[in-house]
Amino acid sequence: MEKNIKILSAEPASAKPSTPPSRLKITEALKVLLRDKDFNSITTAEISRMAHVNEALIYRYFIDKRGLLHAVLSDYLQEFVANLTFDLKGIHGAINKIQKFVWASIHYYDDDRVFSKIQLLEVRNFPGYFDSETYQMVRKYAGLLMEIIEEGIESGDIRNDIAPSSIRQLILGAIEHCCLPAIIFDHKIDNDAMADNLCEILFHGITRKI
Amino acid sequence: MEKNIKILSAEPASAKPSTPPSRLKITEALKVLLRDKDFNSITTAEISRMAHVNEALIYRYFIDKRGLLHAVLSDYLQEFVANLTFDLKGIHGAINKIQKFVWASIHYYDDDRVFSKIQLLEVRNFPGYFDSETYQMVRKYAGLLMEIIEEGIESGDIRNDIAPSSIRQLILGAIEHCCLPAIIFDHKIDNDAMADNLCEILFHGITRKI
DNA sequence: TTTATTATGTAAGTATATATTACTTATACT
DNA sequence: AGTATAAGTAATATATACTTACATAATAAA
Repeated sequence: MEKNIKILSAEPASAKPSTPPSRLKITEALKVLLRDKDFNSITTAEISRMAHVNEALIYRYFIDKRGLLHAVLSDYLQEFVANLTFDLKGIHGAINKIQKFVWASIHYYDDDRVFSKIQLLEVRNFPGYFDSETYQMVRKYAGLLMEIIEEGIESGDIRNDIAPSSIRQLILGAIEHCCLPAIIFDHKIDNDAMADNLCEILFHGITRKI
Repeated sequence: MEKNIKILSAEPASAKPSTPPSRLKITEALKVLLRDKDFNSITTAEISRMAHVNEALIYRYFIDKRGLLHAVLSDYLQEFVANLTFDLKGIHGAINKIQKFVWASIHYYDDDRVFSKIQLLEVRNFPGYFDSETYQMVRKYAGLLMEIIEEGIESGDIRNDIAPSSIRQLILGAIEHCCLPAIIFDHKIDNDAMADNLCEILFHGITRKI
């Protein structure tokens, strides 16, 4: 009993000496392999070989192969949400914030294709994912957007006759689906153009006025 | 040689006696199993048991387990695209057509959850999918929408200062992402409300006018 | 220094799944 | 009847995720 308490208190949240080096080697190895192959085609043997680590170590640090994938995604999301939260600071008005939110999201998907592949292609087919800690990070990301929308409705910048959740889902879906072809067929994204196009439709609609 | 001709000509497109009964049993069995389990968790043994068919028959009629999944999805898409094409007939104006397109898409996702699960969750993690015949059906579906958008730009109903492909991607992504929670967490969709919300944003934007 | 603990390393093995093979039986056509 | 094709099957090959049981090295506590 006392042992457990000791272990926990021995890891201050500030410094992070807790992460074992082999654990890191494993996550990095999976990232490298995911650049060229899909998750299902990557074997645990391959991961351990690439990480210069014994195969059984994967199961010491992660529940299973999928748990490892979730852990990798979780790291990405943690960083993404932290950056995005910071980037939104100091921006005034819901419209400007949404513009930034859209641009930054596209930027992140464009910037790290391993992240985008995991997030958009690899995790959703696994039912357990939506009960996972990792998925809670996605909810946090979506929550950021929701707050902005509600702020916009409050201030009168955004119409109050549409459910905020509909607006949120439309934005998130639009971002993902706009990035998807580039991720699947592996070509570059014109970040500015895509964000502008998307926001223009979002803010003013597709119908021609007058 | 003559034999092949005979075989082909012996299958008039009207009647469809060509499909071997066991092949149909297999696809139906997979559909049933997909109601409760994800594709990865379903074994070929399970499929054959459910279909009352020998396991090896799966590999006679389909390339592999994934090929079977693609075949099932292909059937769904064939029907969906055919229905949608018909449903759009007689509707005047791009705006009305888009409204119908959105409503019908949501309806189809809501109506058959096996279809939606395959389409939105199960196939995208497999790289080969995007080279498959089945994916060409998806492109056909997206093509229908693209035609409407171009018609709308032509007629002046839709703004001509945004790339049509951006509009298409936004619409498709919005539809999918709005349906996704209901599919994942298995609850009903309010088809009318969702379509109206989505189209309202799409046509007029989220900013408050005046 | 001794002891305990934790991190790491490894070999061998299990269980389960996909897919193949080689072969048999039924059906349909000429 | 005879032939070709479709349908059916058992046995097996092969690969892979995951487990077990144990060994070693480093570190920290006593």
